Amino acid sequence: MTVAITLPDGSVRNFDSAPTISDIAASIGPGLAKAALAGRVDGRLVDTSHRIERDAVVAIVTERDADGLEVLRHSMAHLLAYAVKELFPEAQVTIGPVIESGFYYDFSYSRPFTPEDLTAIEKKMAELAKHDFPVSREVLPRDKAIDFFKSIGEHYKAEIIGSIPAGEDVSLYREGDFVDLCRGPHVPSTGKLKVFKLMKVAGAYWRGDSRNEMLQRIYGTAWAKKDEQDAYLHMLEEAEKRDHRKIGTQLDLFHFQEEAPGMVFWHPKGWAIWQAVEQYMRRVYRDHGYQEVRCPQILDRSLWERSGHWENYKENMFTTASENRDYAIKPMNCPGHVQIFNKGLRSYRDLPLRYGEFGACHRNEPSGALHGIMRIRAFTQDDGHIFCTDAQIQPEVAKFIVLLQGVYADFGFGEIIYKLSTRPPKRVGSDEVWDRAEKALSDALNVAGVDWAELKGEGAFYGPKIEFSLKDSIGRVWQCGTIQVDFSMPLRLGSEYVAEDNSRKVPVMLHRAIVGSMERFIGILLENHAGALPSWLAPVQAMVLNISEGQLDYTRETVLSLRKLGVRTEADLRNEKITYKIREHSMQKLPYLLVVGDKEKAANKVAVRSRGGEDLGQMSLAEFAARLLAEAKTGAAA
RNA sequence: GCUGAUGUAGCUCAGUCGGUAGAGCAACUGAUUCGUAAUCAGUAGGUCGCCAGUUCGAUUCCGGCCAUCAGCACCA
Repeated sequence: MTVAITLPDGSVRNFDSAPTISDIAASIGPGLAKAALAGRVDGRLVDTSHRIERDAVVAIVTERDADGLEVLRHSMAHLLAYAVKELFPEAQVTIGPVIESGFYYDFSYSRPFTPEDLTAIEKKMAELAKHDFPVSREVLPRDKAIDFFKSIGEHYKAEIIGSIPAGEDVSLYREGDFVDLCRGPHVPSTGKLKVFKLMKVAGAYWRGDSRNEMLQRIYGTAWAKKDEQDAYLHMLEEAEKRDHRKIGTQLDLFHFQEEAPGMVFWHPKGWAIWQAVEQYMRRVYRDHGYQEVRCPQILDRSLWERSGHWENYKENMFTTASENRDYAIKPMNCPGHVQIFNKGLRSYRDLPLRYGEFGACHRNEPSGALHGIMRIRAFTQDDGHIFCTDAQIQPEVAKFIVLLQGVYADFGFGEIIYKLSTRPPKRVGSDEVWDRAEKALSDALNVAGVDWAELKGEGAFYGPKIEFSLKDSIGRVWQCGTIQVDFSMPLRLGSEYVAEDNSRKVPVMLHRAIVGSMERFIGILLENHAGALPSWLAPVQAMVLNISEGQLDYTRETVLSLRKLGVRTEADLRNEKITYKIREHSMQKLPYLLVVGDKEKAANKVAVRSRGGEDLGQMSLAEFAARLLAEAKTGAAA
């Protein structure tokens, strides 16, 4: 028997008997044999010990391969579990997957692991890796595997295998004294596991359900090369400096205090950023067919009962009462907008009818969910609702996606993450209605030609939604924009319009937001720009600095003139050296510093220094204002 | 909400094995009048997160609570 192996470069090697991945690697060269972590057979990832019985296309996977790194990290998780079992034999293993930049493993143990434990575990891992234990694969029938794990006291593992269909075989991996259930593949021996670092311990619920026991999760990072890990750790350090909470304090933008958890105190400069964003978004409303409205902050509880929010979210709603009436502080704006739609008889000719609001909402978020200005209890949405017909859904959604992309580009965001969330278990409306809504959204995403993922069961109770997410400085993903199809609320709240045939019909409602929460969006904005906002968003666009007392009056006049030209500007008249002022305002990340000395005073100009430290020379005030205007964004005008 | 950690001056942090606290920067005052990332000197600033307990005495030890941070769960 001959087995023909086709390699990635197209060459074919013939073997007299079925070769393993290791055999193939060795036949190519000893260097590759040593570097081999796994193999890819007809596209399927396998161990180096995997034997190939028939002709196939084979690639040797090394640490240079993205799959190789994944195998490495997965084996790291096993090494971690091995070390924990050595040090804490009573601990039970559960699951240990690969994640971006590393791996984690969840353990059940009588107490939480401490930072000292972590150090000891890391040391033990290095020790076990050094032993270079071979990693071997065994296959057992499902029921035998269950019995085996029960016999060694690993009840969580037994439970996991129990959810695999009966009659199937499962694979186990053994290294030294440690055996774990795993699909694999894994590195051939623990000696390959060299570059790793345990990062943190945290609690995590068994099977991701808060009703279950809380396990102890250990996170680690792992890399093919030491310098890659160093670069990653350095990147993390740098990213932490861009944390919006730090920038908020450093640039005096906002603060929090204990009396108002999850609620922001906006300082003058932070509010100036807010205003820049809001004014921009107001132009977006105006230029894209939205009418801006404003609704009450609290509404009678009965309205929330009719809309369905009370039933679904009453635990997370703030309430208040007066004269024997119960109210809820609005957690969202849609029921208000429906009331405006309902006032008066609407015709099909009025549709699509678009309302927009900068709506302040309050939600009693769980304390553990709060995070800077990204996740708070009092926030403002750029909330819009489009009342339309069935036929108008798709064009409206498609138009919205284009508009959102334009807005995000104006704010400097390149990478948008698109997700479609479909029907949840707890919902209102018939399946037929959900089918239509989900199709409308997925079709619109396909028309937009973007990559998108489906989140099954993650939709709102009244309809499916597209989520548009952005990443913060350390790569955490935050939902910002959204568009949702709602066939339910207009019906529940009694909306209707007169159709062409003079019959009464219920409109479809699209809920949509571009920035989502103003607070979250500003937080992401700050992190993405590391606090150095583009001039059109900067709270202070230019600081005028006098060199000495001789220019005090000229400096004051300059500020007043620039303000008349629409420039957000301040003066620093302190009796300090110009170098001192420049250093200070550079650290405040101002886009422009305008230096005025005797020369500028005589010429009636300012000396312009840009944020990068570049000297742009002298300019008249009008020239400088024109420069700023050219840098402004006008609102994704189509 | 859950697990763990943290909370000291406006900011960043040190410190007290129980005897009511300190630095740098910022602020304020004075001197200096200076050309593109830190001029010098002085002054002032803190219920050591909050509430109880132990103690002659608590910022420090114990308990409870609040807030923040990391992760989980949640996110209309």
